[in-house]
Amino acid sequence: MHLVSASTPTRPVPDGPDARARLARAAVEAFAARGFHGTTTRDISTAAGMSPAALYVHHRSKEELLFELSRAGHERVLEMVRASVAGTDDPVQQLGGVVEEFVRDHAVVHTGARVINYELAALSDEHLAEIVEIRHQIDLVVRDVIDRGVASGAFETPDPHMTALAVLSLGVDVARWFRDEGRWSPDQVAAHYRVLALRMVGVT
Amino acid sequence: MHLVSASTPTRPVPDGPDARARLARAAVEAFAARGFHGTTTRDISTAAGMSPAALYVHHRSKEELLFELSRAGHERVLEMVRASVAGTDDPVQQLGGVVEEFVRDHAVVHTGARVINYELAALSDEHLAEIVEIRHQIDLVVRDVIDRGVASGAFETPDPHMTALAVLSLGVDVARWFRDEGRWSPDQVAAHYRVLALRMVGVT
DNA sequence: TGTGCGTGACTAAGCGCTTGCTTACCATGC
DNA sequence: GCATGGTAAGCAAGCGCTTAGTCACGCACA
Repeated sequence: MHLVSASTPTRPVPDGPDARARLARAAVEAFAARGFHGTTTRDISTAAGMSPAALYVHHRSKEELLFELSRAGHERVLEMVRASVAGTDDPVQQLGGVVEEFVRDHAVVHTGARVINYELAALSDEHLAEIVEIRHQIDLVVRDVIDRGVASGAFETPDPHMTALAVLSLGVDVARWFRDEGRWSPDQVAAHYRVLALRMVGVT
Repeated sequence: MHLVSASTPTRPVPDGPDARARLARAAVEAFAARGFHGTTTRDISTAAGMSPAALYVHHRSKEELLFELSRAGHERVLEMVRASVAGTDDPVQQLGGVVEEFVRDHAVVHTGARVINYELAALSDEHLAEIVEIRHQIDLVVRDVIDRGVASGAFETPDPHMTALAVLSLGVDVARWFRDEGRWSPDQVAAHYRVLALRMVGVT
């Protein structure tokens, strides 16, 4: 991570302009390791090098902190997915490319992706609705690619909608099982999953 | 669910021989909805129609209750998977069959499957190790089917081990997104996923 | 140039409540 | 007559979050 700046020499460690970023990183690590309810505000603030009360200078509540992490993460993924398909008009290249990027990302930032995908139940109804809408937009991008591939005859699948869901599902679940110390690099997994996804739509 | 028996007429509701089952069902529902740490022992015992202390008549701790649910669920899946591949020697039929059963099961009992797959971090080290071993056995069954399919020439895949992981991953994630009120029945999802899995190993 | 003062980031202390679990006791049936 | 399965009450610890106050800094103005 490149979030730690050199900062001013007059204020060595405790506070500074990167305090929010330190809190965010500490929260992601803790939420991913122990879940939202298994993480205390003291866990987060201590890991960020602050007192418990400092968390409330930057965030209204523990839930709002989770929401902000979740929204930022989802928006980043949505932009990534949209940018990926914008590179070409060929559904085969689009599906292959978006799967490869999506999977690589979920492997590289698997800690953050775990929080984003598996802590949704801890959000308030209003916040959850906002996140669900972004997820729907991500869904639409992949569904559109597969629909156009089927229409052009490049793809063949009995239920394009379910296949789109399955492709995304495959990518999301990478965040659950991927380990940094495992035998495969994010690039290796991404390349393999590109082939798998294309086979799922009948491209051989 | 068929866990509620007619029971004895002398003891209408509160206790009886099915108290353990009532606790188990209440715990699964609660753990799936709010997570292990988001669930209180009072949530569980109240939903089971008992006082908080009654939970400790049947279980040593909240964590042990989760472990027992998790172990029973994992052993059930392992037996199901083993029985499924035992029906034939043809890798194509074996993989298609085991995926279909695995996926249908994860859709039907998605609540229980969610607890089993997403609450592992709440287990103690010793208990987690026991669960990981069962999961490894499940992994081995699918990996063996794919290895034999590749050896016989029926399957083609660049990395059989990663493909086995991906096939199981696809099935596990069904528990995350499946909804009872959704547009697809467990049978429909299972049938579609059978096709997807076979395509992933090059069967067209 | 110096100074008073508002502002933003932070802490020490702690409040009120909830948590997992225990204790002491009670009822029923083999 | 005692194991089994239950309850009421409550304990110690931990929880999210608040309060009151400290401190460094930037800046208008005498």
